[in-house]
Amino acid sequence: MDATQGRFERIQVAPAYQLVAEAIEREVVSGRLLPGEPVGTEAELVRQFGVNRSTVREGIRALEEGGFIQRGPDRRLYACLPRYNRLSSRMSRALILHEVTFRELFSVALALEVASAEQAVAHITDEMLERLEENQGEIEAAAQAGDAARLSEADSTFHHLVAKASGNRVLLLSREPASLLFFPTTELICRRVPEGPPRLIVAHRHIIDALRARDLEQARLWMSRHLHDWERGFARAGRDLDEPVERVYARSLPPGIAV
Amino acid sequence: MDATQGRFERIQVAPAYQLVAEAIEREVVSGRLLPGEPVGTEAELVRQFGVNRSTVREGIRALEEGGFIQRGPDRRLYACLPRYNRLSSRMSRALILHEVTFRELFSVALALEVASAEQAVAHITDEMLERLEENQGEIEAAAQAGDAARLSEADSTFHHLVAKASGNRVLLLSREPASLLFFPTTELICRRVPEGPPRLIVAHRHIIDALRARDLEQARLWMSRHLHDWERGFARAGRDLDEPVERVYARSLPPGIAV
DNA sequence: CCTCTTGACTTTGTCCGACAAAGTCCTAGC
DNA sequence: GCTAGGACTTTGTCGGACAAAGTCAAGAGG
Repeated sequence: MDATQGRFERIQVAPAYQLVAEAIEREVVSGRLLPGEPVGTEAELVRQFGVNRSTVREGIRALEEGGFIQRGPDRRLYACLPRYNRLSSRMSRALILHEVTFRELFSVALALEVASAEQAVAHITDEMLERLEENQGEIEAAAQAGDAARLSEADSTFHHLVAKASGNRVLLLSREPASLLFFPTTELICRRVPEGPPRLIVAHRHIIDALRARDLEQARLWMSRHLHDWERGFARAGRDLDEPVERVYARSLPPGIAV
Repeated sequence: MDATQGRFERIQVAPAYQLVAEAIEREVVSGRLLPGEPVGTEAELVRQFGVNRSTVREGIRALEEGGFIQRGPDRRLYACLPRYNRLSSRMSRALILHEVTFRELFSVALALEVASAEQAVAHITDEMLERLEENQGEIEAAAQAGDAARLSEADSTFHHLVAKASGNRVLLLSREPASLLFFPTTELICRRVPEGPPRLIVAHRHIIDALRARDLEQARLWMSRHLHDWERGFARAGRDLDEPVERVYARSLPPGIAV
């Protein structure tokens, strides 16, 4: 089947649906289509691209999955920037599939949470401090009520807020995949280990105070302690750090895309 | 339009193409469909799901984009696990779109590369040491030849290898998005800063030696120095840490999916 | 006997037309 | 003025159709 000689490059014709997807993606990426702006109806796209509606729809599916466009409540298509959490949840799922262990999660969480705390010291604003205080209130209330799920949720939020306070979006993104799998275990620990919640509250308190005082050393120290508390609690809850993150998580992941 | 009372949940009917995609995704995720196995032809899927081919195709597009299935060279569909680098490249692109700065990248790279070195000390194998030595040879050859592109490429590989040597897949994954944007700048630096390559070679040498000697302190120290060398080199190359990662990168990213 | 061509068959990419369900918008009646 | 319809739009789905490209096996020619 080879030509007599390899004189010519193989001619590549990308499928039309891919060209459609790429064209729209370019509009979004280049900023000509701003997030929130309507992309247009399928009929319009059919007219503009001069292809069949089926073809347009296939392109739309790919873009949708890629997070470049979204359906509004009215089912219409709107441009949007690929959301972090969407990508993060995919990453988390990949981690589950590869059966990573809690030890692996822990090591990374430790490195990234401490880095978050360090950078938050330098960049935190009064508004973020305020939100951390609110969060602390929520956590104390949840602990008081003995609501482990709510406490765990708020704990996740706490760490997200600290990362956000760092002003480093790369950090915020990088920590997300591991965090999505790591922090939900707080619920489990708080259920089984009575001294979990009070220790958590104390640690958060110290972290917030350190951030307010711009005390790098304390922030680093208490975030590290807080994570090591988790490690101890995880063991006391009868779990093994070397056990793989179960598939069960796959179902209860974030409220992103179904499955 | 509201019902008289909010007694019932709104009934949600997911579109058929989504159900198709989810069903196939479940097969892959659950391991019933192993990576590399054929998913079946569109006609077969039409029969199995009892929906129209257009519907199946829309579902396929989404899965394809999600990385759960892939077209073989024969255009047929084969299952596959979402590859890290595919997700990573999407993440990297998201970072570009959000116009993160090199300073943000640097902070995260510092934290994660040092963590990689630390954990590699505990887990490195002779085989990985061997591969690092090979890589070192490649880098020295590239430097000798004055080939900045090749050198930069090999430098990326070096850091990837160290992360791999850590035995921590979460770490390997978490560092990828930032790395994809961060390390290519090495080329730029090496072009402009003559003392760049020799310093890089010395640092890598010390890191490899520290890993071989299982010397945690030295590994940490030299990885940190190496990264700070980058920082200095970046400035000496006339670039500003606070400038956003340009869109230009979006084109020359990894050889993943075309933008 | 082996190689090469050819032609039937399969599969994908694309198109056309159609229709029901659900959302939107305008209008007429109270 | 507000509400209930009704017309129109848009999406989701279906059925069928055909060209291009790949696969495979049988037959022609050495």
